Amino acid sequence: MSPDSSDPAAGTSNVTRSAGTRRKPGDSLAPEPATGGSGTDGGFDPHVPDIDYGVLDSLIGYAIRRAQIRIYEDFVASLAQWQITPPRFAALVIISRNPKLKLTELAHILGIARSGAVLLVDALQEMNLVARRPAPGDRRAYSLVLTPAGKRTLAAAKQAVIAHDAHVASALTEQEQATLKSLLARLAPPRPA
Amino acid sequence: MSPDSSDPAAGTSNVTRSAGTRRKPGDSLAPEPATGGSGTDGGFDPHVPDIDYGVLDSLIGYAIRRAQIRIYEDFVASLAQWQITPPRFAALVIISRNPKLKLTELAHILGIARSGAVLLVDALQEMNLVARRPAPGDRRAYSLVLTPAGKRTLAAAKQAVIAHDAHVASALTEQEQATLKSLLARLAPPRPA
DNA sequence: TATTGTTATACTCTATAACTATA
DNA sequence: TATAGTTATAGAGTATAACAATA
Repeated sequence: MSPDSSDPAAGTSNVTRSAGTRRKPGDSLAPEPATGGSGTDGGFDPHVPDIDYGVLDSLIGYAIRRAQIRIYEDFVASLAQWQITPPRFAALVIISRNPKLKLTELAHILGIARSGAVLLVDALQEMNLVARRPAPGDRRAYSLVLTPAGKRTLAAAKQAVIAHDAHVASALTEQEQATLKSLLARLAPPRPA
Repeated sequence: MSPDSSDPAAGTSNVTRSAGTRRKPGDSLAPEPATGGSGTDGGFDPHVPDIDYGVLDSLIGYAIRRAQIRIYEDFVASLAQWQITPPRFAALVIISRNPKLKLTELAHILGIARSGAVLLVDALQEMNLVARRPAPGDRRAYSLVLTPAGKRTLAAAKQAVIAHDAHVASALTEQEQATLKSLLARLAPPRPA
């Protein structure tokens, strides 16, 4: 599930794994600031001049995809100082609002595999934002909680996210924003399977 | 760039690389149909009962993310028979509508690195949908074109995508769909940098 | 026997850096 | 010197499968 991924933040947060810090093939040479510079520079520009986008321009799915890409970029930029990505932010919020949450439940809520939740929580724990407490009544499980630092960071990040969201929607009136959310919520009804 | 990725389609399209078809650690044992089954089964359910989503529920960015996830799932399911993912579909459309397109231009349009465009075109070429023609006037470059099979497949896939998009937006009236696209287009104005 | 958390492994996607052949 | 395409490599994210401890 969770086709989210949406992670250009890749090279942004090296917190999770320390992996191999090897170098490149030639290495020990000039950094070379990337010649062409296609999609590496500023931000994703959804519309290149003189290009015919065909059906893409008439698809709601494509419009949402483009919006999501730009919003994601802005989000990551806004929270870069804390190394908090969208999934990490979502995890922090969910943990803070739902006491005694277990790892498996978190995975279910976020729509990821349990193994993925382990890595996510590992990262947040290494950042000293989350802690695993023994779950009362079940010695297999943990209760996830925010550390004091986690609470402080979440409070600050939350303000940044709210500001980010306001920026993203700044071209819309209050009512338009409400309309947008309402329309989005009515999209993609679950498949009959 | 291109935080898109959005690829739950991971295990869906093995077309790109034939990689190693190895097995698992223990292997040679019962398949075990995944015990818990968090996000592996049906579709991503954005709202788990009895869970407090806090600020997430008030963010436009989160609403878009959720919509995008569900739409992505439906898209992949709709085009699974051709093994065409969103980026592949976008590439086919762009190539078909813009003659003599070069690989670097495609990369720029899609917002990915040139190296990524190479792999993408490699995959489409292996699927016999796209071909590299010598670019007139520049022996370094190629002109990307659709093969006859590519044209046929794109025509069919396009119908499927249009149907998919209609399904996704089926709960909205024509006017609501227009409103939605209009509002989305006004989101996330480029950053001052 | 089922479930919780964990680990090992594999795979996809994407990025950076360097190389080649042209320009 | 710069550009088009390519390749090698690294890294993030996610998934599946298996395991130990506990239920």
